[in-house]
Amino acid sequence: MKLQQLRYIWEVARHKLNVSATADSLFTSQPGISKQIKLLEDELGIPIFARSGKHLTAVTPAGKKIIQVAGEILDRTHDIKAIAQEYVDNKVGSLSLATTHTQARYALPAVVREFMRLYPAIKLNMHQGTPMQIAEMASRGAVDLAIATEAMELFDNLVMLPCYQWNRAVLVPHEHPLIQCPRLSLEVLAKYPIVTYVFGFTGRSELDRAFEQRRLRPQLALTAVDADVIKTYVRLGLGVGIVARMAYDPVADGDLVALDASHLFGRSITKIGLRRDMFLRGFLYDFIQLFAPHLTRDLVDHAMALRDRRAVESLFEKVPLPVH
Amino acid sequence: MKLQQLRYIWEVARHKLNVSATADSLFTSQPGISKQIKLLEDELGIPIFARSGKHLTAVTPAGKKIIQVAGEILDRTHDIKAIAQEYVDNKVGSLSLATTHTQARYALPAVVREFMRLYPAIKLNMHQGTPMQIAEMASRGAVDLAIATEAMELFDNLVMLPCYQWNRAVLVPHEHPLIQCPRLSLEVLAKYPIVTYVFGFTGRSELDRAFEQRRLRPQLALTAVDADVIKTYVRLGLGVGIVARMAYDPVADGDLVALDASHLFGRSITKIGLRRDMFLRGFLYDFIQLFAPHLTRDLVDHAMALRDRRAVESLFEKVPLPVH
DNA sequence: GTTCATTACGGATTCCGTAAGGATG
DNA sequence: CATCCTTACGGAATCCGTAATGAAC
Repeated sequence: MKLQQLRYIWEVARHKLNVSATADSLFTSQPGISKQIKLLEDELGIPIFARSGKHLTAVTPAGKKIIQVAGEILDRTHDIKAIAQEYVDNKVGSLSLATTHTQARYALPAVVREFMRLYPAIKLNMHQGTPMQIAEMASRGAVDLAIATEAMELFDNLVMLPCYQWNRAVLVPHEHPLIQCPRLSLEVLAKYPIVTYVFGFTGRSELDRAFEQRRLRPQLALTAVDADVIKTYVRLGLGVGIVARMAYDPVADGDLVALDASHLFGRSITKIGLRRDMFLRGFLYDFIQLFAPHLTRDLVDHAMALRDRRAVESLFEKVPLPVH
Repeated sequence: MKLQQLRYIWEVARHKLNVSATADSLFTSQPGISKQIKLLEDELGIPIFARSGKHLTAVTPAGKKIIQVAGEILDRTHDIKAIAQEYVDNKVGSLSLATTHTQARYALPAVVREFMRLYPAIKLNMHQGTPMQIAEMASRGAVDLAIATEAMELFDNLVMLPCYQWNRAVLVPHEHPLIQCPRLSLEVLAKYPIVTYVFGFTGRSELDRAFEQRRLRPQLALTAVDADVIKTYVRLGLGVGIVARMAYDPVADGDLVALDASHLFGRSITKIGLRRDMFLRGFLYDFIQLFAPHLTRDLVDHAMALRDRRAVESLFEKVPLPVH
């Protein structure tokens, strides 16, 4: 049994049983992978993949379990490399993170600036994607950490650290009638066409829930992935924008008026997702604490040591979260 | 990074940094190990072992962490092999266990007989040793499971499953004055020389605790590792024997009288120790349940999934244990 | 007919054992 | 001086890539 063989079966499973595609992504030859997989199967005495003729068609039951364990082994080899790097020089290395537009555009710039000042020799790799993609990347180990408000709970091997809570602002042009409205309500809001995030992004589920509870069906004039697009169409008069409050910049968005909407919607919580049991290099703790000051090294370690999600949640029940 | 390299550093650490001895135990050449370790160190960029001249003198701090993770990786490779074997044929394979004299002699024979009947094709490997050795073997993965009453709690990576509780019997020859004693007490017992287990064996700590609480210092005429030796010297009149009740056989030991002592000493609990997260083959569940009927597959799985020892203990608080 | 995995084969690399070298205690 | 690790080196095994083969959709 060799680590490469484990990596191969893991990657082939990830690539939907397409060995050729796997070979491309690993920059090696397709027969090489086939060979190694077969060698592993011979050594173990069982097929890991089911074949029909010369196509891989399924993962055998044994294969499922083996691939899962293989994934854990590969995670640990990453840990070994991280541990080594940490001791070679804890000021160099790389930090890769995946996040959404909202975080990258509004929440992270200040953190990244400060982090780069503290650790000029750490290479930062940021990846933008959908919450689903982001969580998957962290789960798979393609990035060190994920930052998002949604979808993180879908991956069992991610530990979620709550970072801050936030609510929404309603954006309208200056001359809009809503500005005269004495107290904003969902009922009033629902009379106007809405411009907001697409489903699955930036706390959109919280928004749907609020309207649903009042049996309101607002008309969605446009849904977008990011606040910049939303603001653009609010300016065009397409509808009333509902965005994360942090997405409103009083200076740059001076032509728009932001009305607080925190009494209308439940708060959303942005979280950091970390692969359970991963080794955290020193600067990663620092990055996390820059982003969420209450997440001290001790608290993070404590959360990572807990096995199930509910235990982590109850750990954070008593911890006050910053509001953005 | 290769699995062999991880195995080498792990084994060298286990062999007190003696590469030659490690090579012998792995049936390979000493320069081969040295070479691979050096290659790994070069790849990682840090020394794992500290050297003075040409001797390995210590494990570096980074090395400590790396070796620990390497151990976890090697455990998982065993899991993969076990998973494969289970699917090849869940009736063949091997079950290795380590246990003490008391268990092997009195508690296990019936279980082993029944297990061999159920699984004639499973090779049983039993190892006898001190509780400390036993626990260490399970912790290291040298055996699948450990059965003992003591020392198991010293290894963090062992999950302890309580199997049964038991107490002690006082053994005396037929003509002994204690037989006339209306109600046995520690004070009376302490007047006679005692023959019992050596420290660290078969619930000896529970025995010491009981005497200690009453401020009694009984004279220990002989301490032995097993009940057979104890009984031999009780027969010779060296002193009064205190053994696990199950060690008294009314037929074979008809020349001795067993006085119940369960009101004198706290009960001891014999446990099965399993490496946390290890893959359990089907027959292992069956073996466990033969030994301790309340340990169903579900209950074992549940206990193995828990992270810390206290959680496991509280899981079993409500479970009634058989009394032997 | 295209996609895709297996088999065959040759070159390069890696691995492993023996033998010699040098440091430690 | 006995023990022990490192270096050097040669043979064996392994790995990897190209090319050819054959099955599946």
